[in-house]
Amino acid sequence: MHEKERHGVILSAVQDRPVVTVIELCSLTGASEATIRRDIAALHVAKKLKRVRGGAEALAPKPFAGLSGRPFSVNKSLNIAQKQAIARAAVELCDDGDPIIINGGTTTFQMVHPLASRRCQVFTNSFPIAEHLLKNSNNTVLLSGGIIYREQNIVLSPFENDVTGNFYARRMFLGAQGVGPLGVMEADPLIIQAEQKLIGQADEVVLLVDSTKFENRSSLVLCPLNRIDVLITDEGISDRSAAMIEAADIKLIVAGTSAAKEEAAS
Amino acid sequence: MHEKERHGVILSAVQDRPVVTVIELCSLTGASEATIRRDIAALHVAKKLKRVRGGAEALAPKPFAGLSGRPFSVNKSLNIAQKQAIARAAVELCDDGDPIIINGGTTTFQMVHPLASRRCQVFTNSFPIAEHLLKNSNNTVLLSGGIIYREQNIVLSPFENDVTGNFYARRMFLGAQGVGPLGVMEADPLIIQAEQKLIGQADEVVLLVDSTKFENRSSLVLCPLNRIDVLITDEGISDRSAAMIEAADIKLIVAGTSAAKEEAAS
DNA sequence: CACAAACAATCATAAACGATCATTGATGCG
DNA sequence: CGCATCAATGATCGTTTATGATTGTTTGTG
Repeated sequence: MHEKERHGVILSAVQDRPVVTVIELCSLTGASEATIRRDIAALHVAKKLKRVRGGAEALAPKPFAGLSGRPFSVNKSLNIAQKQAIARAAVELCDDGDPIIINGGTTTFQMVHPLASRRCQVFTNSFPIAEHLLKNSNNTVLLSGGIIYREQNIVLSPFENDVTGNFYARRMFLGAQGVGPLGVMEADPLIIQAEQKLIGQADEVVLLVDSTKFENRSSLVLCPLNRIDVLITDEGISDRSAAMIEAADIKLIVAGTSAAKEEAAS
Repeated sequence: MHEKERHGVILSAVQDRPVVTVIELCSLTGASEATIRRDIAALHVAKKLKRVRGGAEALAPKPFAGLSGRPFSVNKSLNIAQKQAIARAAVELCDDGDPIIINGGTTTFQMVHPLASRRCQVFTNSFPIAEHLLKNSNNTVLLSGGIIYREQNIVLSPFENDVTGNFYARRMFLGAQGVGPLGVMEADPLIIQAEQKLIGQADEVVLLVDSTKFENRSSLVLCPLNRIDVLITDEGISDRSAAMIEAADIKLIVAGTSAAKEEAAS
């Protein structure tokens, strides 16, 4: 990844959160701490952000937590590095120009940062994702129409005839509440409804879940495992879970945070 | 491949992506690194692109521009007091619970402030309006689906079957570039397209224009005057324009700014 | 004060670069 | 036709630059 791209990713991440640590930016960019520090220093003298101990913060912190604040903030502190590594691996599947669908969620939201240096056609039902990509990237952004649900931060149409059916993508990315032998599970019926509108609009369905999700259970099943083509998780996945994924004929990608690149080569 | 062709390819690639590496351009053109470097150097002195280590980048890459800022900031400083008075008068037409449609625009955007204390169902095609209402009010917000156009800050679907047809409101509010005997005029074809999708989805069409708009002319006519039910403007409206509005059987509301009265006197 | 995290400084490595030279192909001239 | 010339390109080599690892220092924190 080149300097300019990293700078884009860093600025994107800084916009997202009041303060971003050097470690987080490492897992987001794949670069070393030294490089990230140098980048932050450069962006600091360029007055693009403020350098603080531990990382960087936005120049003009948003006064209102408002939209992107609440439902995310609780979840965000947990497993941030893993989620970002997973999100980066997901974006690496995409080429410039690809049409992709990103379903709303905290893990999928992290894709916006590596996407900052891309030029894809992104269809999403997530207002925060659309907002962030608009403000911090040059991707083409398409948004589904309908009511904006504040809790879930998604846009959902109660009608059949929305634009969703007109967009067909190469890949669809989605998160989940849990993954088990029964399939992909979610906690909220609204999210199920939103996801089911989008599944089927892409050649390949890519599931983004950190390894803790293999222990979760939920009452609502979104779809069986065989509906998933690719699953991206972190290094914490157990052998048993990995075997389950392989058995379902799903391509498994384990996203390493940074140091484990040689492992992946073997 | 000749020099000119390569230059075309390089410029095209640079436009498409924030940064293009020398290696990428090699595989793109079939030329060697040395040649590509020479090309980049030539295009650099010709001010066609910017040379950076590793490759080249666009000359004026839109610096990560905020969304709600750009197209508005130029317009916002003008006639702010009038626009706010007009917007306030428009919101006063609405009761809590009313379903209303707000078309994107600088004047209609001002409606978000008085709407902050309301509880309406707001359908809009304007991303900034939706964003602001979500963050600063408790209104129900519905957004049309489609591509988000950055320049106009509107969401527009190229398809017939979007959710717009499913929403029927009591009033629709829209601004305009100009108003004359021929009808309501706009400057941008995209805006025309967006507005025409919405007109007809409401019992009453309310036009918000400050008094200077009666002098403006534009090449694109949105609709004839008799399509408008209510027109809200400021005290600067001339008697002749007022007569024209009355003649078209439009209810005319003149929004007075208590503070702006002295300004007008000066 | 002790400890850990974050940082700055340094150095080795690999990539990118600039300059130079060789090759190719086209053109012009004897 | 043969030869010289020139422009454009590709290749090579030494130099510069960016990056990542290592080490020691600083800065918070309990």
